[in-house]
Amino acid sequence: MSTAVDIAGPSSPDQAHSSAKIPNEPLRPSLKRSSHPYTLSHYISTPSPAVDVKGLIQPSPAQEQRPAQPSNSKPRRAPSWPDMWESPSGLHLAHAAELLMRAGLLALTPATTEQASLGAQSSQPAKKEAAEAKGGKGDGEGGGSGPEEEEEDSSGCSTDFQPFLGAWFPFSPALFPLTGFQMGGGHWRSAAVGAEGIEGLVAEGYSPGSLGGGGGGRRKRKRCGECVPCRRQTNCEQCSSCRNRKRGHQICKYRKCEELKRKPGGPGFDSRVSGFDLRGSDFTLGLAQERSNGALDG
DNA sequence: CGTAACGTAGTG
DNA sequence: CACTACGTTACG
Repeated sequence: MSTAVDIAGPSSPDQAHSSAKIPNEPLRPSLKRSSHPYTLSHYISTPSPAVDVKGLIQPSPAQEQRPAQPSNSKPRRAPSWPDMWESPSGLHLAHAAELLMRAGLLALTPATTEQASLGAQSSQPAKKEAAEAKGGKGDGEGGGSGPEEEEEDSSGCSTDFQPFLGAWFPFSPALFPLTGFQMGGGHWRSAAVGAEGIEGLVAEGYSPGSLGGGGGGRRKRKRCGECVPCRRQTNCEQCSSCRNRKRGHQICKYRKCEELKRKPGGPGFDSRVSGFDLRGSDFTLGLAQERSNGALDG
C-alpha cells in the first residue's frame, strides 16, 4: 500500500474525500491478480545491459523540492508542478522525453546515464537503490517499504521522474511500451522493452481469462494496473466522469487506464504508440523545455 | 445484490 | 471529439 502513490490530479483538492467507495489503492485485488510477467520492481531491479536504470532513478533535489500540494481553497488547477498531469495520462511527459531524446538531448548511453545519475545523487543518498537492492520482490507488489517511498513515488510510478536536464520525466516501465519509448541506436534496452515486457504489458488489457477466450470480443478489458492513470489513487472529483459517476458509470478521467483508452484492434493499438503520436505535439515539448529551462535557470 | 467500471451509442 | 447515458460485465 505504501507503494500506492497518490498522484494528485490536475488538482484534486478534496481527494481526501474522493468517494469513499472508490478504492484508495492503485489496483483492485483482481487487478493485481491479472499477473503481469513482471512487477514494477522487476523493471527497476532488472539489470539492463547498457544502462544502470537504478542509477537513473535516484531522487534529486528537484523532487525533494516539489511543492507540497497547496491546500488551496481554490479547487481549480494551481500553477504548480502537478499541472504536469494535466493530461489525463500524464504521458505527455514521456512524450516530451521521447522528443528530447530524438533531439539527442537524452542520449541514454552508459556514460551519459552515469553522469545523469551522478548529478541526481549529488544530494540524495542512494536510499532508493538500497531499497531496490534489498529485493525487487519486497516492494513491488504491495510492498511498501516505508513512508519515504511514498514521498518519492508521488508521481504515480515507482520510478517516476528522472532528473534529466534538470527536468523530471516519468520513468515508468509501463510508459515505455505505451509510448513506444525506445532508446534509439540500441543504446538502451530496458527489460520493459523486452519482448516479454512489452507483450505482457500490452496484452494485459486482454488477459485471456477475462476475455473469456476471445469469444465475442465484447468482453471487458481490465485496467493494466501499471500505467500512470491506473496507479493514481484518487478521483479528481472534478472531471466529467467523476461528476457524472452515478449515471456515467465511468472511472475518473485521470484514472482511466492508458491501455483501455486504446481501441482494441484499432489502428496502432498494437504499436503502443497509437493515440500518441510522438511527432505531433509542440505542447508537450514546450512543456518539457519549459520545465527544463526552469530547472536549469533556477 | 450492490458497486465499480468498460463498451458503446446518441447528441451537440 | 467531448459529453452523457445506459447496458453490461466483473467482483466482493
